[in-house]
Amino acid sequence: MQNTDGSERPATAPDRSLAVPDRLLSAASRLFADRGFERTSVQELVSAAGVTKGAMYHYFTSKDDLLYAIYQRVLTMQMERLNRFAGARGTPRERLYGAAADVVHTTVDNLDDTRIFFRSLHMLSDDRQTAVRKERRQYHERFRAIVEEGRRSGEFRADVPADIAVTQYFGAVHHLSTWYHGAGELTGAQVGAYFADLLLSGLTPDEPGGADPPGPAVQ
Amino acid sequence: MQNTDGSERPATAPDRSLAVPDRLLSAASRLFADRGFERTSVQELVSAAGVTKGAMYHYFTSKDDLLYAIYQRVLTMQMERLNRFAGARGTPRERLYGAAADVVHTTVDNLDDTRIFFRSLHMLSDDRQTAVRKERRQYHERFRAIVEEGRRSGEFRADVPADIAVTQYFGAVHHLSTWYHGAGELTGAQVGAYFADLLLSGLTPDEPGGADPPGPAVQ
Amino acid sequence: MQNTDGSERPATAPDRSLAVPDRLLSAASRLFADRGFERTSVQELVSAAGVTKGAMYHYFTSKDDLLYAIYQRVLTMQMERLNRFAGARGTPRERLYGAAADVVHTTVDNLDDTRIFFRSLHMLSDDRQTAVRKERRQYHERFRAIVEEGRRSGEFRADVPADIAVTQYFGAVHHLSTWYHGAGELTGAQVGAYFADLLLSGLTPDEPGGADPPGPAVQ
Amino acid sequence: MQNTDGSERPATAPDRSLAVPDRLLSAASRLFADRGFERTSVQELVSAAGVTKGAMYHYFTSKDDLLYAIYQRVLTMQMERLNRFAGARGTPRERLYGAAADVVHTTVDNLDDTRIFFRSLHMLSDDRQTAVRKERRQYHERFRAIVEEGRRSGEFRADVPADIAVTQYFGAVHHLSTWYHGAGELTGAQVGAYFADLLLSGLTPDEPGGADPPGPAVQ
DNA sequence: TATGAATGAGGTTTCATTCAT
DNA sequence: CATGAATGAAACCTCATTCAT
Repeated sequence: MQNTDGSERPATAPDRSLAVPDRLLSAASRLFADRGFERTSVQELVSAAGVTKGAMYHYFTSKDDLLYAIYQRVLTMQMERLNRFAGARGTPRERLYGAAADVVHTTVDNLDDTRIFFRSLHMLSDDRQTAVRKERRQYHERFRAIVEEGRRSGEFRADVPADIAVTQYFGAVHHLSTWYHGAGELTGAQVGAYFADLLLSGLTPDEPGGADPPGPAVQ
Repeated sequence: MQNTDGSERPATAPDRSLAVPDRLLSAASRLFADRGFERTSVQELVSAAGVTKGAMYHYFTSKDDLLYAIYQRVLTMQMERLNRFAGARGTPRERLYGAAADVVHTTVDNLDDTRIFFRSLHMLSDDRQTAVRKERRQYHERFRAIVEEGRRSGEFRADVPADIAVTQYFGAVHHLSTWYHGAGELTGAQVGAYFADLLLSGLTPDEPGGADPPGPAVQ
Repeated sequence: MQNTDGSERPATAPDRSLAVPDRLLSAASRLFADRGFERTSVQELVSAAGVTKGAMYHYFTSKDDLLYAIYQRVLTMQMERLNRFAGARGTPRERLYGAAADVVHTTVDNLDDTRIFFRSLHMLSDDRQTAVRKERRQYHERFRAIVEEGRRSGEFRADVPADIAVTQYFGAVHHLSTWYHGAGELTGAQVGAYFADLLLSGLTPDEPGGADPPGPAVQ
Repeated sequence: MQNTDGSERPATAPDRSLAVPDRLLSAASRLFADRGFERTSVQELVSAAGVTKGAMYHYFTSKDDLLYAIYQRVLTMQMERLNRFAGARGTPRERLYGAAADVVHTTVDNLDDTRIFFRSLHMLSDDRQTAVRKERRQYHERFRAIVEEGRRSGEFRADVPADIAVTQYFGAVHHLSTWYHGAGELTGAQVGAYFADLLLSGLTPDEPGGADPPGPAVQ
């Protein structure tokens, strides 16, 4: 597990059973997460991967290209998983719960990539930033569609924009990479259950006679 | 208002009525938010501030020092506001609502700083990272204390750890800097109201007979 | 006493009873000796002297000027002392011994200045380098004159150029600043006696039947 | 041959037949001797060597590293030569003469390095200063051992500490770089003979009835 | 495929000195 | 006499990338 206090995990010997591109991706994921994209030099990268500089430039056109490969890996994986849950049978409530809990679980399992995802977007070339944003938006829309469906069916409250609820949720998920340590804590599945639970509670319409939200306490 | 699509706002003429340190902080906040800390050269910085490099190093010991000053500004401001709401009269529900809506409001008003806050923490020196984390943790604890209080009084549900709820909330707030554009959208106050509302809904105990959260739909 | 291992002596509080120029000279002597002329910034200098930068530039036109003042102090003092011994009554042998022992003694008493003298000459402006070299040469000539006198009188051997002997001697004296530590060693006067003794032994004509210098043992 | 008056020798075209590190060492030796370590910029250095800055940092980790390489070259060469003479056959007198004359000869042949050696020690990092001092001390001890040997055998006088005699000698040798011009003067071998001669004369015991060193003439 | 020496532009920082007050 | 903010040139060094082998 990674640490989130800014210190770095000890270097690990490169896994020589992997192919060169995978060794590089693996080292990049770890190093970019630990010290940031710009603090990681190509030399450190290839040393950690047990590869030479020339070899790296054989497989990746640039350091930026390596970063982008990490984004692609995350985007593809998350979209594929979301599709599984969104397309399953069940009520919107059930499907949203499944998807919401799963994204937490997989995020916890890939904390390095998540940390990189939100921290280093601005280091990509403009074209690639745009491409990533577009894919991310599609993912977001797919998720939101489940919420909209539940609103139409009356399962979810309609007085809060679906967009707000979804955005809030993914904000929280993304934020995991800032505080989740892993060791001696809740498992990814447990956190996923809590998170999904909170999401659904927030979307559940108030019972008649339920407590009204108060106005501001100050000013 | 800033944009969140990676492109940059047009350069503004430095406000010559401000003192040199303030001109620098102002330019730094804008540039670090737009192109990132490491993509902003000291030369760009001082040019944008209408100041010479030597003048900058007269007031700040390093580029890192300038970044840290931004962190301090955010931390001080947020803690001061939280204290106002936390210490006000009212039920935990009312005080939590006030604090939760306010942090969204001020976050929207200082999107540049917020974006920097979470994106560039790893660019600070180790000592300063530690200091920022510590102050941030205190802020977080202060917020959580309100939730705990409401749990003891029975206003809030006790089956979700307070820590999870608070962390989730701040994740969402922090995430604002990734998607909130400002122009032609909800105002900061409106977003704050929605966010606080969702938070309180999530913390409100289920009415007897209310819908149970479903188990996972897949797997 | 100073150390010769490259480490620095602890900072001393500036002696506020001295006039500003003297405080500066005192601090400069210490700092230039400890960390070298170029490693000492004007800011460190004025801080150590308990003076402001403006005050320094009031009395000295440049950092170079301050360095030159140290050279002048050394040159004046040494020439004045040499004149005392050279002009005294006595045989060349006696006068040379006196001057030779004295220069060692005063060198040991002013190790900082001596260290600076030989190490930082090249940091002076060209004009000043020339001036210092000229004065130094005069000093040297004055000393050599005593040797020449002794050669003419037959007290000193004539088969080694006087220049060589004198140069060798001052080389050794200058070198004191590299190895003489002061604490728990010979006093300056003792070292002076040994040095002068060796000089005179070297200049004393061989007794008839004395050992001849051997040829080279190798090659 | 170099000059010792502070002016600089004209630039020479870099010898393109040498490898890059050697070209750099060669240029560094010349420039550091002429204008001093800190007055020589890395840019000047690489220009003189006909090399780019990047190439330099490929072979040397820093400017300091380049300086240290010069120290190592001197130390290694001198120690190797001393070992040849110290381990040769012959009386202490013969071996000391050989070593003493040789160190002068090689010093004159490498005046640039010698000048750098004693002038720029304080510009090395602390660790390296310590390392150089240690090696230098070993060299010194090896030389002194010959003197001690001669004292035990009665060849050398015992009333002056061997340390003093040796230190004095090396002071003189080191000082050569301050005054020896080379052109139209004594050759290195000649100066070596004179120096060694003076050293041995100084160490030779006084004949019975020889002149006593006088007491101080003044004070 | 793979190497690693070499490039060269650009980075942050230092610092002696000036000058309005 | 003294201040200290401001200057601006120049310093050392890094690093992604290229290319001859």
